[in-house]
Amino acid sequence: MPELPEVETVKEALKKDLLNKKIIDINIYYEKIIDYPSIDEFKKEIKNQTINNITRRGKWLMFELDNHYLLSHLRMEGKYFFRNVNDEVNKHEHISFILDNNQELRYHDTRKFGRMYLIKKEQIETYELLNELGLEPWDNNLTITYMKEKYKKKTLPIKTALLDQSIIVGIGNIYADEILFLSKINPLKKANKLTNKELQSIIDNTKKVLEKAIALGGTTIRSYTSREGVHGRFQNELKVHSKEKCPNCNNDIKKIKVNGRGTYYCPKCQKKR
DNA sequence: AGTGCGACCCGAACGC
DNA sequence: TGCGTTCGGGTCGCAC
Repeated sequence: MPELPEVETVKEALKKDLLNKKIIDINIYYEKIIDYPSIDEFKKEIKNQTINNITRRGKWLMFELDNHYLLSHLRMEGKYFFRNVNDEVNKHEHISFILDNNQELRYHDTRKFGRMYLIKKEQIETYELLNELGLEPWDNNLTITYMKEKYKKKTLPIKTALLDQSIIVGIGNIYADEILFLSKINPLKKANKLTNKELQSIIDNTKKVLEKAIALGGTTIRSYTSREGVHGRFQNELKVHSKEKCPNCNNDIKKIKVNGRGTYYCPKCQKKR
């Protein structure tokens, strides 16, 4: 999916048009997007609720309704578009929220990986999907001590550990490469072998990379745009992901697979030890 | 308990 | 132009 900066960008864009709009009806064209509750309950419950606020937790979008939270995870390619009622439904538009202003909020997802949940407000505090999430990158509890504790039994590559949403939320495949490049850490180094200095560097660079990406509206690679017509500008800032030459030493960037994910790094600047 | 890998989907990019 | 293959900004479930 879009990573944290993209979700943040989408959230802010949606807030401009969606706050205080009421969902008067819903059309569901591909049912698997709705993971909980049943389709019938989802349809029945969401009707006539107003969108009071939109927030983000990790890569989750949270629409605060009257009685529920609508949780939406965009996974790889989920997007939201506004359309007029009666506009033709695109083949990749799977859910349509009909609003009280003659507009529809359409959920578009080419690969159909995204998921939605409608959770009662009184249950949101204990909802496991959210409770299993780790710290936001800017949480004051994100310290070397915290990282050491979480990584102490992890023998997997640091690149893989950075993608673990139960430790730090919001980092995806691209920003993980960028964070490791700035921290001068080899993506294959085992998470439990990192020094205090390296852990601090990861913490600092995580904030730095994500903050800058948010400021620039995220990254656009291939098909992803945060909203129709909104293209992130962070792709101009990428140092290593999808690059061929290292901006520090001009060495060739190496592309490998780590846990099945395309991973870019500079063998010279990011030595294993 | 921690790790590795296939599955879920589809279209774009690539190789021939 | 056409056809087959590979790949991907994410996460879950299963086997070991």
